[in-house]
Amino acid sequence: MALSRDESIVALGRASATDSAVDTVVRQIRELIAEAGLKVGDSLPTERELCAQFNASRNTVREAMRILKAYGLVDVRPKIGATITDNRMSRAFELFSFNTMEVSRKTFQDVQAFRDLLEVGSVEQIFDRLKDRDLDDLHRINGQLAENHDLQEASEIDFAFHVRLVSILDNAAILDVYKVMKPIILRIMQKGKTRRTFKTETFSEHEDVLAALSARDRLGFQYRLRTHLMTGFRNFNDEMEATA
Amino acid sequence: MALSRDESIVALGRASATDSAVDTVVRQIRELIAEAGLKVGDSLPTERELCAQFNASRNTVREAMRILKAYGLVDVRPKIGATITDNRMSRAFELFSFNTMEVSRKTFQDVQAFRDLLEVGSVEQIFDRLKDRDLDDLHRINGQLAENHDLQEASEIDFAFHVRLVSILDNAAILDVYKVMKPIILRIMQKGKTRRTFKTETFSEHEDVLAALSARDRLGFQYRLRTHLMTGFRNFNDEMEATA
DNA sequence: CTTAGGAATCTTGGTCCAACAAATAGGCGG
DNA sequence: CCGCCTATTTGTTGGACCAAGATTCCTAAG
Repeated sequence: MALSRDESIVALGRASATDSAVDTVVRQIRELIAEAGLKVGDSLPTERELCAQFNASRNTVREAMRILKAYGLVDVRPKIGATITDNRMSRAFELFSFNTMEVSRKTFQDVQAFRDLLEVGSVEQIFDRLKDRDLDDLHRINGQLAENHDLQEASEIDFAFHVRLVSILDNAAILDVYKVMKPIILRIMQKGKTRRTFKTETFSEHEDVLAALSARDRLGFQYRLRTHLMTGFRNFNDEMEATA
Repeated sequence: MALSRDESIVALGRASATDSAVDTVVRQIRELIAEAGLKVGDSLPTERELCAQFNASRNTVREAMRILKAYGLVDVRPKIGATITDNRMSRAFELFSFNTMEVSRKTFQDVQAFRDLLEVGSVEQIFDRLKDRDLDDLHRINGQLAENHDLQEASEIDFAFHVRLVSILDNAAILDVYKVMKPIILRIMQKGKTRRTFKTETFSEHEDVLAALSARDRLGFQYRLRTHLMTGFRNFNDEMEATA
């Protein structure tokens, strides 16, 4: 299988032999931001100044700015110029809003396996760090699930429950990754479910997980959480086949 | 403070009164993909054909393509043209590799804990999927570690070894995350080590892990891999304190 | 006659330039 | 204080050239 070209070079900001002029300018602008210590809200030089500074044509600079805009790092407005922003998280979510291309089934499977690894696999660390406050929050969030919500709201609460669970790990890297996968996870949660499903099945599955958590029952926690995750994904798979 | 303009219009593909020409072309290309039912691997028309089709200048089309490239939806190669891809997941994770700013000690700890979870925690799935070919590759990669390399090369090989290990899971999402963490992992690997350390200690620790893997010894695998990871991080911590 | 090799040509993305349009910040005058 | 004007800046266009991969076509060997 032929791998697609590694475009992440741009993202990682390292110089490369295969750098195009646009890639170079992207890197130079990022270096400029870093060296000048520019923060969110600060302004970048005008396009023409960047042209002169980096010895590139205006089109090249503009294409570089398009990339930075797409990554949610700058916000360009006519006459105002470019200012530093940080919309990376919302950009990450938007990536999957493209109705253009359906997210592949393999992607869903991978994400679900990832969730299993993160949530079920981290049982030792979760129990090590578990505080009463965590249990209170989780109960409170799950309580909202029993109220009346539409499908979108219910899945958001379901997601919030799992985020809160993962947050027990107190690991920013893991939490960020989990949040980035949110759009995919939401779709997994919604497929094959009704408002009623969330209020009854999902709610009680969560309660079972919390009971095991409260009782410091590691095996029970793992079993119930894994079962819960598999149940959701089974619904998802049924729906995928039905619509296929 | 003024809110930044809502660029997500582009992502959601709805026409808007404030659409720029580039936004319009992005939407048109997306509609083209949807209507023509183009799948991953299919080719898009050439830039010049898109110009004629959408009645836009070439620069405008190019800026639109830059956006689609940044979103990981198309892959453009000179003389070949643009082909449909779907690297949205890895793009989403890459968004957060823009953290060139100084990495805090907490970040290193989090990443190391993440690695432990990914590599040690996935033992069941690894053993389920393990093929002879995986072991061959791992031995070959580790063999390179025994050769003479400078610190940078050695850490790259060390990283390649762990990537190959994780790749056994056949999970693109996990692999993407692991690759995004590469810069940080490399720094963890390099701290407190010498060229000699890689050739001797790291090499033999890897060999121990592979021996357990070959013997299908799950507990031994977990123990040795975890020990290996902790050893590396202990070096890292010592160095951090020494330089602090 | 067939065909493999290579040379000439065509195509295509990458870059640059110049010009104009549109929008607005900031100054000027009332 | 308010409204108009202008200079500046981004947005867009069309055209040009380049480098290199793809294609075509010719040639020469078999």
